[in-house]
Amino acid sequence: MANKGPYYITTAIAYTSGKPHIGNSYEIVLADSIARFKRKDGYDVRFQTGTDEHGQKNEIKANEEGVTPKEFVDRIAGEIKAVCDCLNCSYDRFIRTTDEDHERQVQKMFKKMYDKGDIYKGYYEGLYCTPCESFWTESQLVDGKCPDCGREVKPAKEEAYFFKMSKYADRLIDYINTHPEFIQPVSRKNEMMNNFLLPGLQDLCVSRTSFKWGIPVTFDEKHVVYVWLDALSNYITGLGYDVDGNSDELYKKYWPADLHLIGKDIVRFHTIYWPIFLMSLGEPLPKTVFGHPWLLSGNGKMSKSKGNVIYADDAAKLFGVDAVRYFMIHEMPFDNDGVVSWELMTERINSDLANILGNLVNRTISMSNKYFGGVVENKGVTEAVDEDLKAVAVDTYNRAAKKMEDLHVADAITEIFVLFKRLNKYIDETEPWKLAKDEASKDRLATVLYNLCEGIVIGASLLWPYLPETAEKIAKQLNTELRDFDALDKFGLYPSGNKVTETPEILFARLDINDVNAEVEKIAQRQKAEAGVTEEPVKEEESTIEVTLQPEIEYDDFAKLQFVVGEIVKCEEVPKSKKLLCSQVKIGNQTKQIVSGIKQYYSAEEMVGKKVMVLLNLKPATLAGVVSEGMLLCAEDDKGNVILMTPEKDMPSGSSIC
RNA sequence: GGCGAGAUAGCUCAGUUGGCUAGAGCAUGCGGUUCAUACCCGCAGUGUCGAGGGUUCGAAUCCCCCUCUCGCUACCA
Repeated sequence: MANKGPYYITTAIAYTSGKPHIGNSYEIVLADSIARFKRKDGYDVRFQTGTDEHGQKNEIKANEEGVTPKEFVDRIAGEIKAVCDCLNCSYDRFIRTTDEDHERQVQKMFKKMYDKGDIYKGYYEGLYCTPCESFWTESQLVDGKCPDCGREVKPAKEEAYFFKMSKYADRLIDYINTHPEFIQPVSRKNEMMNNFLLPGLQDLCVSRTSFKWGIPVTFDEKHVVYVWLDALSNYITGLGYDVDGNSDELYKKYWPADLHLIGKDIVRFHTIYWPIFLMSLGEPLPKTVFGHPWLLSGNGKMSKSKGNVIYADDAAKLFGVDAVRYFMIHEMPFDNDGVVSWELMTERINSDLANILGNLVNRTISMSNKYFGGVVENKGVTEAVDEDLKAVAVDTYNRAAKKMEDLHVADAITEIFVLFKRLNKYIDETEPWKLAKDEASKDRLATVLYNLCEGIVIGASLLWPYLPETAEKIAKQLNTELRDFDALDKFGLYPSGNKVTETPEILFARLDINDVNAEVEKIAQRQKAEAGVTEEPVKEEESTIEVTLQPEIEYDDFAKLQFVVGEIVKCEEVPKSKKLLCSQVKIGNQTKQIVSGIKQYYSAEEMVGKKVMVLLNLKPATLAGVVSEGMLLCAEDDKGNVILMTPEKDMPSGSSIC
C-alpha cells in the first residue's frame, strides 16, 4: 500500500465530571471512523483522545466523596476510557492532563510565554472601579483609568496571570483569511471573525489562586495554570513536544495536526486561543478545526432522574457496538444537530443493517451453499447487466472518499450502502433461483454468485472504518481478507474457487420495537434507582456551584447599599432588547423605573404585583435606550436560571432590608 | 441591538454559475419475486419550492420587502 504520509487527528479531551452519554460519545466514534478510513487509505495515522482533569469542580467533588482529587479523576477517567473502548475506538494515545509528561511541558510553556512577555501578572477580573462596579484588565484601561467613567481604578485582591491575546490578533486574522479550510464548517469562521477577532480580542486569564487542583506555576507557587492553556496543549504534549527543542520524533512527524475534531461549543477556544498559544511558542498551526454539531435527545433533555439518558454502552449491549456506531455516524449531518432516540435507532438498524446489509450477505452465502456447496467460482459467463454492477462497485471508493475529504462522514457511509442496494438489485435482475433450475446456466449462476461475493467484499472493506467488527465478520464468512483502499478500483480479486462458510451467522437481527421498549424500561428503572429517585421524581440533583470569593469589604461598604422592598406596579418589555423588562416599582411614596434582564424567565404580566428586593441607591444607567434607576435582586444558579428575590412574608413597599 | 444561516413532498433533507414535465431517503399505497432475516426489486404519488413585489424569453435559484425559525454575540444595574 502506498504511503500517503502522516495524518494526525484528535478529539477534544473530555472533562472528568461524569460518565458521557451517547451525545458526548459521538465525537470519539466520528474521529475513530475518520482515523480508520485514513489508515486504510494509506496514511500513517495517529489518533489521540483523552481527559481534561484539573479544576475546582473536581477538587470540590473529590472533597464531597472524601477522596483526593487524583483518586476522583482516576475513577472518572477510567469510566470515560471504558466507553471509548466499548465503542471500539482505535486511539493511539489516551492522554490525561494529569500525566506527568503533560504537566511538565505545560509548566515550561507557561514559563516560556512569561519570559517572552506574552504572559503578564495582573488581577483576576482585573482592576476594580468602585462606582462602576466593574473589573477591567490593564489593556482595557484608558490612560490608566476606568474606560467608562474615567475615574481611578484599584486592584482587586486575587492576582492572576494573563495572556496578551491582542499581540497576535492580526497574524491570526491573516491566517484565517488565507486558510479557508482552517475553520469548518465555514459558518463558524464568520462567527469567530465578527464576534471576537474584528472587535478586538480580550486578554485571557491563564492562572488561578482560588484552588489548588491544577498544574502549579513554577515561578509563582500560589498559582495553578487555568483551564485552556492546560487543556489545549494536550494536542502537542501528547506527541512528546518539548519547549526546549528536544521534541520527540512523534512530534516532528505528526505536528501540525491535520484535524482537531471538537464540539461546536468550543470552536472559539480552538480557533482563537489555541492558534495564538502556538504562535507564542513558535509552532505551526493545525490545518483544520471542525466544530461538529450534536446528537440531541428527541424527547427533552436527558436526565438520570427521568431515566431517559441514553448511554453508548447500554445501547451497545442492546443493539451491538457496530449498530450504535452506525446510528451515530449516519444520523449526524454535517452542520445541523441530529436526533437520537431508541425508536429511531431501532428503525435505522432494521432498515439499513438488518434488511439491506445483513440480509444481502446472508442470502448470498445461502445460495452459494445451496447451489455449489459453498464454492464460489468465477466461470466468466458475463452479461450486460454485470457491467453496471461492476461500475458501481469500483466507483464506491471514489464517491465515499470524496465525502470523507469534505468531512461529510454520514454521506460517505450512505455511498457505501448504495453498493449494497445495487447488489440486492443485481440478485433480482439475475434471478439465481431460476438459473439454478437449468443445468445449462450453471456457469452463469456461478459467475453471478462470484460477482455478488466480490461486490460484498469491496463494500465490506469500505465499511470497515465505520463498522470494523461487522466488516471483519463478513470477510470471515466469505473466507477472505478485507482490502486496502488502493485495491478497491479492481473488480475480481476474490479468489475463484474459494469456499464460503457453511453456517452463515445473522449479522444484525431484526428488532421488534416492543422488545426494545421493554429493555429500555429496565434501563430507565436502573437509572432512576442510581439517581436515588423513589416515587415522585422531578427533583434534579443539585449540582455544587463553584463559588469564587470576592475581595473582602468593610461594614461601611455594605452600609452604603440601600436595599428596600418594592412592589412592581407596571411592567413592559423593552422593545429593542431580547432580554430586558422595564418595571415601574413602587417604593413607599416613590416610584422608580428599573430595567432587568429577566425576560426569558418572567413575562411582563406576571411581574406585576410582585414584591421584590431592590437596590435603590444605584447610579442610574441607560440600557437599550431606557433609563434604569435601581436593580431588582435575583438569584442565579450555575446553569443561568434566574429567580427574583421576594420577601418571605408580606411587607409594605418601601420597607428597608438590612 | 449587531453579525450570520435557514424556510422545498407527511418526516429528514439535496438542488452547482437562473434553463427541459423540481429530486433522494424514510414512511404510505399498489404490483412483482421467493435465494434470504415477513426480506428484496419495481411503480405510484401529492409540492401555490415561507408571503408579496421586481429583473428576465425563462426564477426554488438573482434583487427588494415582509413573516417566522435557528446559531454566535452584546445588553443583564
